[in-house]
Amino acid sequence: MYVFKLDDKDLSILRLLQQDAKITVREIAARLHLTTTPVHERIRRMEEQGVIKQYVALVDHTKVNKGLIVFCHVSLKEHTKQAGGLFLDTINGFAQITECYNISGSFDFMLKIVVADMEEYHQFYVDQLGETPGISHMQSSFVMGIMKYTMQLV
Amino acid sequence: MYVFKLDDKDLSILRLLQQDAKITVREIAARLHLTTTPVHERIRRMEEQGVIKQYVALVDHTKVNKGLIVFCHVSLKEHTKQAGGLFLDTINGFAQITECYNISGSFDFMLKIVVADMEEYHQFYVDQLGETPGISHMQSSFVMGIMKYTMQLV
DNA sequence: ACTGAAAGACACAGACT
DNA sequence: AGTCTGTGTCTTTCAGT
Repeated sequence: MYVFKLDDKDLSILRLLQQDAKITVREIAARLHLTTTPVHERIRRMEEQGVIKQYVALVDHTKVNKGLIVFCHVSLKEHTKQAGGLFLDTINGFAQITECYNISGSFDFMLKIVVADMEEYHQFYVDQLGETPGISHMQSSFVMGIMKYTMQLV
Repeated sequence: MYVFKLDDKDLSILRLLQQDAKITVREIAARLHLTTTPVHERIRRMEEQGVIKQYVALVDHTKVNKGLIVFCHVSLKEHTKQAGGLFLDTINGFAQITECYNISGSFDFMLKIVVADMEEYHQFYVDQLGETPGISHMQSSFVMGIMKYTMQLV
């Protein structure tokens, strides 16, 4: 593991890019009282080091017929590498599962699942998720409202 | 509520932008066997309709000294509008809380909390979150691994 | 590490089919 | 709804401080 030395200017650039990936290098430079070259070089370095992982467009789930978000806690029967690996391979094949975390507590994993509606979730739950080998028990929490959602880590 | 008619071309554009917001309009056009103008126009429309909410840079939390992610389930004492509003106002002021969902089940809210380490989480838990008015009980789940994470909804 | 200038690529708008 | 063409702006590189 490598230590990344991010100074105040790097952090300022990150803050701006986390809010709006389309901001121009010129604009960032202007706000930091710099020219484009150092800003460009700092961004390039952070991309290369993996500090900036990806640039993405965030889509409104309600406007692409994905109105229902469900958090599903999952416990496995066995906790061997093999059982876990098999579970994760299956998970990765499901486009409805957008996030999967290995968590502490009485469950092993927490999944974020994005579907059109309750009917689609039921289908998915019974036919796909429920058929996944190795699952001991599951518990679904339905999202009734998103009160805060930001990608801003720094 | 308005119905958004997204055709296959719109969805193809969305798929590309969700993977890489920096892709050029020219590149998208080439892949869809179109010229830049219709692609540009479709993107503009989806931005205006709010289908595309935002363009953001995704930052690696481990590389900006935010190594610990915690999901915290929260129950409130009262379920009045006022108590909820007060809670959410407080939540919004905490930069460590990046996501907050109103959920079904035995808890009222689920929070995603991003901090440097367990020490910072403990401080935050005791001094900030624990002092938030109206909370009945809380339960923290620590993230031990991120097995899947994508912004790809369509 | 930064500035300033300059080339090439790009977004974006207009006239047209 | 799309193509083609042009203009201004942007990214990106390079010589210089």
